[in-house]
Amino acid sequence: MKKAQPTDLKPGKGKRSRATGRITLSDVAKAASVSPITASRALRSAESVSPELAQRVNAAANTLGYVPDPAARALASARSTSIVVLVPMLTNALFVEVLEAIHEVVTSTGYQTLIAVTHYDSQQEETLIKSYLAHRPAGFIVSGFDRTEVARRLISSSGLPCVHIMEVASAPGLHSVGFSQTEGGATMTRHLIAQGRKRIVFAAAQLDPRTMQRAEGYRRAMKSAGLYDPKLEVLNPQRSSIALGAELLEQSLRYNPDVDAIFFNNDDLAQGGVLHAQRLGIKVPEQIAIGGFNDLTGSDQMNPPISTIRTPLRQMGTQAAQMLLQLLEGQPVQKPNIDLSFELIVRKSS
Amino acid sequence: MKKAQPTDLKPGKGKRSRATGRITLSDVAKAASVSPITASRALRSAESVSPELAQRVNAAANTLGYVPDPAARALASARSTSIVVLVPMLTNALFVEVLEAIHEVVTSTGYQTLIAVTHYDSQQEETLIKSYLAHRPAGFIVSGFDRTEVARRLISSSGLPCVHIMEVASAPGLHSVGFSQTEGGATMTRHLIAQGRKRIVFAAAQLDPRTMQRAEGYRRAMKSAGLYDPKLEVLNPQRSSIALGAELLEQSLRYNPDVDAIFFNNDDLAQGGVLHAQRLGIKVPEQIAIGGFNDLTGSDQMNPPISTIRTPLRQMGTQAAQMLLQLLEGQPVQKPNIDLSFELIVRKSS
DNA sequence: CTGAAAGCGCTTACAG
DNA sequence: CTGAAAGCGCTTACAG
Repeated sequence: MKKAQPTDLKPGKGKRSRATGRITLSDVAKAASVSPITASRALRSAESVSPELAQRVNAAANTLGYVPDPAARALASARSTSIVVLVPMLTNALFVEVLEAIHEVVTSTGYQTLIAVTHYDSQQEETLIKSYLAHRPAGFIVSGFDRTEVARRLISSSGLPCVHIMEVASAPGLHSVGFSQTEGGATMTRHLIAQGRKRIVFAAAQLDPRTMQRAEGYRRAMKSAGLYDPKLEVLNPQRSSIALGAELLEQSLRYNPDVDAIFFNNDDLAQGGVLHAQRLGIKVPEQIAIGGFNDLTGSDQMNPPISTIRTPLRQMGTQAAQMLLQLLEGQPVQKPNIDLSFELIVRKSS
Repeated sequence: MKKAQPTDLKPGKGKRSRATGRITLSDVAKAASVSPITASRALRSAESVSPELAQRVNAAANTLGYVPDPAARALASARSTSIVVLVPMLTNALFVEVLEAIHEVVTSTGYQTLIAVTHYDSQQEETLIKSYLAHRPAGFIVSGFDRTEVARRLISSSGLPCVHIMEVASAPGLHSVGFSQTEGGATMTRHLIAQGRKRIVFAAAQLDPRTMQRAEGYRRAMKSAGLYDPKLEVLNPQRSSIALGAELLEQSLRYNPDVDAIFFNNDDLAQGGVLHAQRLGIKVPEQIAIGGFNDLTGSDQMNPPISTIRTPLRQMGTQAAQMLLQLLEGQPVQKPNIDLSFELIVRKSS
């Protein structure tokens, strides 16, 4: 098959003071009888290396069990293989799904994800970007467009590719994969209106930019149906949860005794709402119709199952990661801003 | 306040071919009029550096806005600042909670978490360990003790500190933070028995090692009460979910028409069970008592709220991370194996 | 307690 | 298409 390896490859030869025993690129190069530079090129992607040499190098690397050192690579090239993903929160099932999808494609291509949790705090986000920049990441995936001017500049002046998720835009030079939160909000509202509901409460938590975009969609739909009433907006800055959904239902009833539908801005809230309605003996949808958002786990299992807007969470993660990877490989991105849209799922709660 | 900085600090001086413009340790050293080595030591933790110099160096670093290069540091020291966390799955809320806690303490001390998802697959875990080892991580946090001999050896021969979570043991040299899954399983079973239940089903998904430990606890408790019957074990290898809980309830009824209690091995299953019982018109707990495990979000919001075993998820993450950090700093760990225990939460479902 | 020298393992220009 | 030289930014021994 192949000639015996030169025996002087074994580590420990010579008396280097800090021998690590690691198999290095030079070991591979020697085994393949080429220079380290050629080996480096062959291993990275045969970028102008003769096929024959490339093959010899790869074979040598395999038999030696060579694994490149990310630190050395990062230092020499001023670029690591880690991708920073900025998400607002891990406790929201929403982001876990997106992250999981990103993580899968990123790791399967030899990159790593560095997760940075902003806690919906712009200042914290700024600090995180700054500190992660020191790691010379390969690129960024960030949630939404809402950030400080400084944060924006930190990213752009780094020259690193950056893909936005959760929302879409179409400015030149921008990369994004998402859907229209506003349209999503409007769609659910219109659905409830179409069911003959008139006193439709918009119940929301967190009040982050995307929530407020859905609120905007709600407002438009209500206004154009002549049903808008500011009293119908039940907004709570606490973080979204099933328990808070119950509370929001109570508040909705208190402020609007005539409420006949509630559009919860996230499915965990809607689930809490349905469960609490049951406790209060309120019939869903007969007395109050309920709509949710994101089609999170469990919504289809509630009694009644919850109508919702199914958002392309996993897809968004996958495509954003793929787009970033293309950018990293210098490949052309045919569609830099992808609107994945969403789907209205009508179940028994409305 | 302080003397003007020497003006020759500005980057771009000289004609280095690959000037990065980055502020380096030498810049700091020059500004503080010390050697780079001293600056390095002062910055890392004043390890034998005179207080005066240490302060001068730190001041210089601050005014220059110096941020150490992790890649260079990793290369020179053969150790990075990233901590590999091996978890089975991200879709289980369980691990997200633990991860979040780990992530918080790890990042707040200047380390990073590298999340590796094993998908409950030992082979995949082995591969992941191998590839992450190339990143020269600072240490490991791994879930449970169940892994291949190769995986075990990869970790131990790396010489890197490793803390186990989810379970506890007490072998010498071992580090773990967890609780007894077996005892947890037994405790919930005993509780149901104490309520006068006799035909208690153990309904489980995934069937991973920890699930089977809970099963073991269940068996012991049932046997010592003279109630054990293998037919009462409803085991399903699919992954845990609310939807699967509904299915397991059906199966439990089918195989055991006389069932009077179901101990679901994870709260998402229990939630699905409660919801489905309602659909079937089965009264909980009158006809069937239901118990869960882990006290996940939402269990207290169900109708009826679910009795469960509250496990110290966040605490486990926090303490494991802290222990690993102590190990990394060479500090003594007073208690290398911590049993955090668990708590029986009795609610209306039992 | 402090420093001059060497090296970690790779890649970037620059030549041929 | 291939290689010799230099360098990325830090830290490790080794001296003083």
